[in-house]
Order: sequence, then structure tokens, then C-alpha cells
Amino acid sequence: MSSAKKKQPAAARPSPTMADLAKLAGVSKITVSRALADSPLVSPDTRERIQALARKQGYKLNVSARNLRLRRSHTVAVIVEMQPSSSRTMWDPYPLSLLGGISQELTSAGYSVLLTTRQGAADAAVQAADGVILLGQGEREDAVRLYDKMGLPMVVWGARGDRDNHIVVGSDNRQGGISVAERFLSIGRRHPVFIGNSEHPEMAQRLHGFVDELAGQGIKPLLLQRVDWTLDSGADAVRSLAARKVRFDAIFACSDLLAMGAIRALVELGLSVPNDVSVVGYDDTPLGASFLPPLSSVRQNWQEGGVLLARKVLALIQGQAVSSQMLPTSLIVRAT
Amino acid sequence: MSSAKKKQPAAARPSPTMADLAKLAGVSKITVSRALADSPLVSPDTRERIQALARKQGYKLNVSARNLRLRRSHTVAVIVEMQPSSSRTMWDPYPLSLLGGISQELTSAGYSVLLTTRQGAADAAVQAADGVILLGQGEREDAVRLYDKMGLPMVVWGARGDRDNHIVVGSDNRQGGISVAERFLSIGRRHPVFIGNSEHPEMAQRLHGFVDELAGQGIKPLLLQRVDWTLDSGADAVRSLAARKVRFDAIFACSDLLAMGAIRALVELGLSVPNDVSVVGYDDTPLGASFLPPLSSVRQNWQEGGVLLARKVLALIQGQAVSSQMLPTSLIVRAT
DNA sequence: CGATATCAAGTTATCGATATCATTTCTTCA
DNA sequence: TGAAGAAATGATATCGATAACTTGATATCG
Repeated sequence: MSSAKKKQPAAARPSPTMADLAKLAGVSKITVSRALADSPLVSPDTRERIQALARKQGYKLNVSARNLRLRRSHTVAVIVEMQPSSSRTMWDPYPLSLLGGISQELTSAGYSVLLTTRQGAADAAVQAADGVILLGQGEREDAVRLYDKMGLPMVVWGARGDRDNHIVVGSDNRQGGISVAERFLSIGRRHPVFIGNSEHPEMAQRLHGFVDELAGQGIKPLLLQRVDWTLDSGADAVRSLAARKVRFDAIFACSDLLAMGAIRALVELGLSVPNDVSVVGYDDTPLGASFLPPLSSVRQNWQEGGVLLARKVLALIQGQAVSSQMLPTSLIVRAT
Repeated sequence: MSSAKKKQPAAARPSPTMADLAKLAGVSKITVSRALADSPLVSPDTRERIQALARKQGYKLNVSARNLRLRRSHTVAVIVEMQPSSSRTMWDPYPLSLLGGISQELTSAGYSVLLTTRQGAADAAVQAADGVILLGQGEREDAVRLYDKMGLPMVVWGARGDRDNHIVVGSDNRQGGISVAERFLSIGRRHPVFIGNSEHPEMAQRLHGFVDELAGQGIKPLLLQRVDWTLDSGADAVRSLAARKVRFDAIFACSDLLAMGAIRALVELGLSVPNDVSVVGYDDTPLGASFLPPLSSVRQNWQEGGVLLARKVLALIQGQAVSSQMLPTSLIVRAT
């Protein structure tokens, strides 16, 4: 092997390897490895010398090589489920807040975040991860199972189904519903309405909490099914109430948009908020807060949820026992 | 769950390697490799046989090993710049739309997305990527340079600075400003106001387009500096105008929130929108669209922007020549 | 003073996949 | 019939980092 390498003089220097550093420093590869890992097995002397050399030479660790040797990737896959055609999910601010928390926690633990939005596509890449975080609408059990059988440590965001055998982190939707019911009762409302989609697991739990709490006072709320969570949908809901000449004095809407739409319709109908009708939304979005009148809403702390998701996967990866957890919500009372 | 791990029986079967498959099939490793890669170098016979075997055995490619051998990671790092303390960026819907487009395009090209939100932290991981996409507020030149000198193919989202020597994809902010000016001129407005932050590169370009177009008709708009892009900030801006008894008949606000705030203040002041004052926002958010009155706004197609970002990095990675590109915007005229 | 720790560093093997260069078998045509 | 060529498969080396074991030198102790 004479000059098989080095086709040209200084042709492209693609960053040195540990072997290169070793040659330069007159030591063996393993010593370089140890020095860069701050191992106590090398003298402080050489450690410092080699680290300086590495800096000067612009050494970059080859992650693939390390991952191969250590049989782990130091990577967590985050899968954002999306409805195929509608990009609705992507517009919601909350997955992004979750992502923020996740990313923050994982990177500070030395892990990287592998983002996947498409269902089956990146399978190979996902399998290379040490763990999985699944962010979805909580609607697709099949998706959960699909990733489940990859056998990786996995944590799911959403509502906790009773028979689920995987770890779930989510907002305590039931408690959210309860707190709204308590509020309505405390201000003497007797004819509450619920606007939302009871097919949706998270919303269903809000509904259950709401209904159960009210049942304690012998009150049974009216349920208005709404599939869309838009402003218009909320307005329509209220108009339909008026058309049916239903008596109501409080509205619990499952999203701030629904709530704002409801308020708009109420105003159109000449009703006063909150004098005639109390309205509470969900998510405590910045927009709801600066709506006129400022919207009361149930707040979930997504950033924190993301952090928690990340911590749980990391714990799972380290083989620790982990349990599902619901994050508390808080009712922010504003003008409505 | 009794034996959580099953250490005993078949001593953990962590998915077979190519060598395992080779032994089972009675061929050599390389033949397995070729068969799984659909190489024409193996007979259709054995190819089919080996692929079936792989499926049955649940074979999973070891990405690290392949990356090591091929000296590439098939990964693109997406860096979302965030202001340290404020999580404002993360609340904006637009980076997520970009992410959606990016993710979609990259995964369908067989690449994975490595998400990073923190500045220097994940350096090692980022360096392992084949390319970088930088999503920022466009405010931090230093950050760009930092990643620039990693020497990776890089594409930046934002406004194109003239002296920039890196590839930029962004919305054509200048054209956005021009289209608003044209609109105002066409409906006979003579005293326009601009609300936004001229320190911000993207907004500055909107301003320039706006100003230049108006200058053609000898009109010079009033500039209202606003650092925050909130609803309140927009309202304050209009109130300050009124306090100074300035004459104005049109407002170009650099975000929908600013615009909505402005409209609210106008209504408070007893002014009619759009009779007394025309208002145009920016971003065409769903909220602006269902605002009362529905907001006119400049729309940018972020999904597409993400796709374009992804395509450009991929092209760079493949060594092709690539140029910066601005995406057209469109003025959506609604009630205001 | 000989035996055993202690310390710093080196050797070798390995993670799993693939490029390069053989090797074997079978065609095909002069 | 034999040589050249194609087709299918294999042997080996390699990517870069690190674990497990070894070596040599110095220090410590009964």
C-alpha cells in the first residue's frame, strides 16, 4: 500500500479522525478516545494536550461510528400524526409548544430529536432511535399499536385510555371539565351547554368531568356536537340553540375558537356576556386572552407537558419504571 | 406482567443482522446486502428468497453502520432559533407550517429531520447531518455565521440580505409591501400608515416595498415603530395616532394581530373600517379571516416554503448549483 | 528485598454494512 | 473445442470509535 490514499496534495480535509490525532500526538487511538471523554485513565497532562490538539485540528466526533459501537443512537423520534389532507394539526400551536419542551429537555440531556410527520415513511430512521414520543390527536389507536410493536420505549401524548398498556402523558381533561362545572355552579348557573366533539378522546373526558360534577347538583347539561373547532362552528352552535328556543345561561366550549364564535353569535342575538350567558373556552390561547371581552379559559401547560414526555422516555430508555401522568389544568377566569 | 424482560429463554433477540440472515440463507453477507438493496447483481431467485427471509425474521437495517460505511447520515438538521427567554417564536404558527413542508419533502426523499431548538447545544449531532436548514427570525446574523463555518450545505429561511453568500428562501416581503400599496392607491387612499418593526429584516422589506410603490404617486406613509406584534400593541399604535391628531385613511400592519388590535382601537375611536380607514394585515392567519370584520391580509405560503427549503438543501447536498428564491405573496382582500 | 497494587498507556477485537477486487459457473461464438 | 465474456457470488478490507484485556513502569507494603 504505497500511495493509495491522498490522490492530491491537500485535497479536501474532511476533518481528522481519532486515529489522525493519535498519530499527531504520538499516542494510540484509545488514548485519544479516553482523553476526549475526560476519562481518569489518562494523565491530566496528556488529556489536556490531546484536547488542545483536537480543538486546533477542528476534530469532530463521528456520531455514526460511536452509535454503531455503543449500540444506541442517542436519539428520540418524535412522531407528529397528521390528518392526511388537512393540515389542521400543523396549525395548532400546541404541538409546537410540546415540541419546544421536548426538544429543550432532550437536547439538554444530550439526546437529539428526530422529527417525523409522516406515518410509515421514516420507519428505518425511527427504528434507529432509542425511544419514541408520539404526538397525535389521540384518535388513532392503530397508529399507537404500529409503533408499539417496534418494541422501543414509547410515550404517548393524549388522553389515557383505560386499557392502554403504554405510557401516556396528557393534560387532565377530566379535571378541566370539572373545574368549569364548579365555576358555573359557584356563580349560580343552572342551564349549562357543552360544545365539542364527544368522539374525540380528550374532549370526551372534559365532557365527562363536566357532566359528572354537574350531576352532583342534579344538573344535566345540554350537549352540542361539533366536529369542527372553528369560530364559525361555535357561532352556528349558538344560533342553533336560539333557533330551538332552548334556555341556557352558560357555555363550556372545547376550544377558544369555538368559544369566541359562540360569543359573537350571542352578541348578535342581543345577549350579554357574561350577564346573560357565561362562556368558558379551552386552551387559553393568546387570542382568547385579548379577545373582546377577554375570554375565560382552561389552561394547559404544554411546554411542561413536552418536558415531561421527554423525561419519561429518557427514564424508559434507562430501564426505569415509569407511569402515566396527567398534568393539572387551571381555569383562568377573565371577563366572560 | 410477569417477566418484564425475559432474560432467560432465548437471551434477548435484538433483531438479526445481515450476517445472521446470510447464515440462515446459506449465502454471504454481501449477497444479503445486495438482495435487500434490489441490486441487479443477484439473481431474482435469491433476491426474492432473501427478502422473504428478512421479512420473516423481522430484519432491521442498522442505520449507524450504513451511515458509517457510506460516510453520510441521510439526515438534515433543522435549527429553530429561539429567543432565549421568550417562547414567542414557538407560539407562532408559521415555523410549524414550514416544518410540515420540510418534513414532508425530506422524508419522501428518504432523509430524516433532526430538530434542534437550542443554539450551540446539539453541535455534535448537527455536524453529523448532511445539511442544515436554519429557521430564524432573520435577526441573528451571528447565528448564521456560526453554522456557516461548519461547512455543511445550508439553506436559510428569511429575508435576503444583499451581501449574504448563503442560500436564502423566503417570502417576497418587498412584493407583499408593494401589493398593499397598490391596493391602497387603487381605492384612493392618500394617507397611509405603516405599523411594524423596521429593525426586523423581513418587515423592513415590506416597508421598503410599501414606501417605494407609494413614492411613485408622491405619497409618503407614516411609520409607526412597534416592537411587539401583539393585539394590544396594534391598538396602542392607533391610539397614539389619534392622540397626535394625525390624519390617516389606511393602515398596513405587519401582522394580523397588530391589524386586529388596530381595528379594535379604530372602533373605539368611532371610526369605521373600511369606510374611514382601510386596514391590511400580514400572514393571513385563520383568526384574521374569521375576525369581525374579516381581515384583509397578505398571504404567504409556508407549507410550500418548507418544501422549497428542503429541495434546496437536497440539491446542495447533491452538489448541484442552487440559488436563493423568494416566494410570491398574495393579497387577500376581505372586508377591511 | 520480593510481591503486589496502582497507574498510564497500548493491542486486539468488534459494532453492521458495503466497496473493491476476486472467483466460479455457465454461455456463446469463432 | 476452446477462449472470451457475462452472470452470480464470495473474500477481504474498511468506515471511526470504544470495550475488554494486556503490558510495562512505578509505588507500596510486610
